[in-house]
Amino acid sequence: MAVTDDTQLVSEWRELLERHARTNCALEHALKEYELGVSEFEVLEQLITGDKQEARVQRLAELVHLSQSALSRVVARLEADGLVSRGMCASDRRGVFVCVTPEGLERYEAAKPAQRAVLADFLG
Amino acid sequence: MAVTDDTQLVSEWRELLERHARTNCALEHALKEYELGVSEFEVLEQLITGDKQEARVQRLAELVHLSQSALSRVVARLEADGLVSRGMCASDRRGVFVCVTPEGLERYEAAKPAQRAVLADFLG
DNA sequence: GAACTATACATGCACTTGCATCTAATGCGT
DNA sequence: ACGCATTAGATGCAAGTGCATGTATAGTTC
Repeated sequence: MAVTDDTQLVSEWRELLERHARTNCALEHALKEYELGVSEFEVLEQLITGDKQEARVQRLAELVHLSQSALSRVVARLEADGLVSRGMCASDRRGVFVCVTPEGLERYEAAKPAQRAVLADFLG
Repeated sequence: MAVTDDTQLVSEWRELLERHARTNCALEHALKEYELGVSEFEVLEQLITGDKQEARVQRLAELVHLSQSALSRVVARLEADGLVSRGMCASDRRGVFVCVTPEGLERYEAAKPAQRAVLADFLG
């Protein structure tokens, strides 16, 4: 029946919203201790757990669900903080390779336990 | 084992992020047709499906997972659009009752099918 | 190889959000 | 009744985001 499906969908969506909001908010506060935003952490994680510890801006944008412009700025902030470096791509000089620096790896590893603790608290 | 739990948690979180991002983005675009933002729609829905078609600002803030200040501005936008009205609360003159207007109800009902369609597409 | 289209990333701008704070009203203790 | 902490909501401000656009490079067609 249509009505039942409707309320079912809505409550599923609300639950998703609630889990997202609570977890995201808690992550924000937890990561603030390490001077990292949620997006910054996600980008570092994608870079570090990726195959080559480097990636193109556009690829990162897809992975962390941000627009290309937003990701460009996240990378700019991370670079200003010395956590990643931007290098040009030899094969395609329009492209930019984003690489984690040792400081970036260090900061990520420092923050990771707190991030995981929040996930453990709010999920599962 | 710690490692297994960790990757389990992380993939659960990523899945939640992906579902949220995709659905939210689709909702934004769908609701734009009706000149409504996602937050505006949620506030209208909470007001309309609530018991009394009116609510205090703070209560709405909890319901839609926004800060009190953000919700105050959502209500201001809705009021400027003629979709809700703000009335003072007789028993506690600090409080504000937010009420849906006929236009608000109309706009909500107009947008609802599109919103539900997005939910059906991206959830369940 | 010159002109045109498409792609990768950066940036100006508008908008939404949260935090800190402000104002007004309430309640509590004396 | 008076002061003082508390609460409801509004607002200044800084930060992050998306859209539209800009700039540079790549590829494509003739």
